Amino acid sequence: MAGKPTIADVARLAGVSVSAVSKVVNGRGGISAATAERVLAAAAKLDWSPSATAVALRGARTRAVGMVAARSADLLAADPHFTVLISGIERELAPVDYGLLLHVVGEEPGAEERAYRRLAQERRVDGVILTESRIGDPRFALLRRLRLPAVLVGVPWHEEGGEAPVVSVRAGEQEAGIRQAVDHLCALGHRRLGYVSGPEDRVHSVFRRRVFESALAARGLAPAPVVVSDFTAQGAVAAMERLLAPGPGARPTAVLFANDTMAVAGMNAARRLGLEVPRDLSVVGYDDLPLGELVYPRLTTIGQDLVRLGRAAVTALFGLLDPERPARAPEIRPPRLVVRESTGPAPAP
Amino acid sequence: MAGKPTIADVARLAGVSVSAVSKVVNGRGGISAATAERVLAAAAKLDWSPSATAVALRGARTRAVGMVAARSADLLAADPHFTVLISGIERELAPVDYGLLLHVVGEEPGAEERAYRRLAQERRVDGVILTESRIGDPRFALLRRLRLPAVLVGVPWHEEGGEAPVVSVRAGEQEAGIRQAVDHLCALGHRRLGYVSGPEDRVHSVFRRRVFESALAARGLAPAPVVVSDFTAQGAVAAMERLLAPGPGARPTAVLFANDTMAVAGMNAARRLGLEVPRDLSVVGYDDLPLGELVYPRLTTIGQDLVRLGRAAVTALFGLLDPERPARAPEIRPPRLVVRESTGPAPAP
DNA sequence: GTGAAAGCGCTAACAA
DNA sequence: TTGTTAGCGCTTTCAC
Repeated sequence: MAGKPTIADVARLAGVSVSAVSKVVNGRGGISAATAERVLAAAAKLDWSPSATAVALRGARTRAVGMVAARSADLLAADPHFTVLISGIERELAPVDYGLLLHVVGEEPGAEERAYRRLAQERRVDGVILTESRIGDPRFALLRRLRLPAVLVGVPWHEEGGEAPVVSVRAGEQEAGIRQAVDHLCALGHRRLGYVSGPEDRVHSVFRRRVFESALAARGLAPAPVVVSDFTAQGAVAAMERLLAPGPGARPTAVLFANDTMAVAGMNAARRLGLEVPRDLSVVGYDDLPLGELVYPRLTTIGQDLVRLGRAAVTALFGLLDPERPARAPEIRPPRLVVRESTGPAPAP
Repeated sequence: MAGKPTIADVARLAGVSVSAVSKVVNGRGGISAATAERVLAAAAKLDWSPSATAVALRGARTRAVGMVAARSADLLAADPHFTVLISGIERELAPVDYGLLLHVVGEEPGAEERAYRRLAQERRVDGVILTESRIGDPRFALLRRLRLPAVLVGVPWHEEGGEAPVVSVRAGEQEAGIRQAVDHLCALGHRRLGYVSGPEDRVHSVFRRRVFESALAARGLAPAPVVVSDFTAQGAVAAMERLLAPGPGARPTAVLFANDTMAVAGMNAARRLGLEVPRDLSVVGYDDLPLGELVYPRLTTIGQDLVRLGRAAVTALFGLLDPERPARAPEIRPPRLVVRESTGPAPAP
């Protein structure tokens, strides 16, 4: 037994055949209690568990799911969205002894596709979880061609409905957070709201902007200035400068941001422009990252149930892999407004 | 060819034997150019690459590296340390077609050990990368027992030298950042420096505190108040309240924190206590996360070369797996002070 | 209740 | 230059 122990070593130690060992560890009955005990003891003594590779080769199940993050290191660090989602995913994966194979590929063109191809062609994973769907997302077609089961977390794009199973908040509830935020600001007397959106090729980013606009319309407020940014802090600063610049129409007294990172950066940009938050300007973020509680003033933001989303994605993926299994997905709380300190009464005109 | 294509399908399509295909894709010569071309064409046509599982079973190499994060989702999200390290690791892994198998296990006792056991016993990975070594870290013994190659990123504990290869800044250069910070504060006239440390069971946390204390001693400054915290924002707030409470001896005019998250939280705690940063109090963080540029005032902090550390860890691990291979690790920049806005002249006494 | 043997997809010796 | 074949560690019929 020079290297790692194999099933044969266990069988020998227990004085039984390999198939007996296999049956015991897989609980496939037909083995006497006494034999089973001897086998278990031998396995424990040798610190043996079935080799995942051998099992995968045999059964075509790798017991791993894949995830590809097409982002630079900096962006990844600045936006813990991924991290939180992953910890939700792991929560569901770990108990059933599945692993998560992660690929961070940066943004070079082609890198993402290569990553998925490898995952599929080398049969390293049973399926993948996608986030941040893009408009006309090429990944759906790619994964279908690769025959790699996939689940999308988040808001699907209409035209892509049915391309991949989608895990998200119950239909119609996704809008709740932004509506609450608009209500909250209106109640505080704000009438001119600005919005800093994420890139227009991201589905959730377009979705949030539209919800904002329709919430405004529902309250009979004038269409607000919307600035499209790129989810980064620098983008938010530039967006703020444009929103607050003296121009046609009055300056907004409150600004919503499509994520917390931008909101925090925007808050400080405002401060550098001589405005105090929330006295002169109210600010609302999106995601409810820990960051929001750290800053001064603490950030009012829209909280998402990211951990639960991650868990639901795994459940859905398992359902795809094994249609027999009853997939009871965890309930996902709709986004809701978390009021902290960065919003306050509208300044007197 | 109902399911995914195999090497046999490719061989059949190219009209050659399976071993010919194997030789071609592995570049093992002894194949005519014409045949090679036919094989490649067939492989491309079928979108085939060798199954990672089969290769692993054959060669004992899984082409995957493991990492276990024993942290709650919140802590993980609040401290992007891991995320950045991972993106460095991936940078090195991707080109050689290795995967990263991640396990986020939370902090329940035993969960971490189980994760490593599974990684080893199921032979899912060729080796693991460790971070955040603890004093008397049980993982070294565990991994040795499991015969799982491991590399530690960061500062090793003396007694554990040699237990696992360590990747870190060149010896003696690790101290640079904190020394620079102390010098910087002294130059600004500060004489009473406080320090908020991380938990005392973390090696890097103890290391940083000691460097701070010896830097103070080297400058002939009185031993400063040190408060031990837990790396979280809440901990930092409590620490701040203790440091700034009126008590024996004068209040510090500057405080160093063992990470950026605590520094930002501490900065805002100070503000709530009526102090303005940097006018009344200077603050220095550690890590140089993107967060530091977002907040107001922007955080002066000690930057670490985390991406490079991740890359070096992979190189070192590969060296362990294959002693033949010349492992030329990337040069890692020592920590250095990044001066921004949260430090300023000491207030007049 | 238990064991022998045939593969899963691939690589590397060995033959041709 | 090319093809044949024996495993890698496991699960699963199918005999006993």
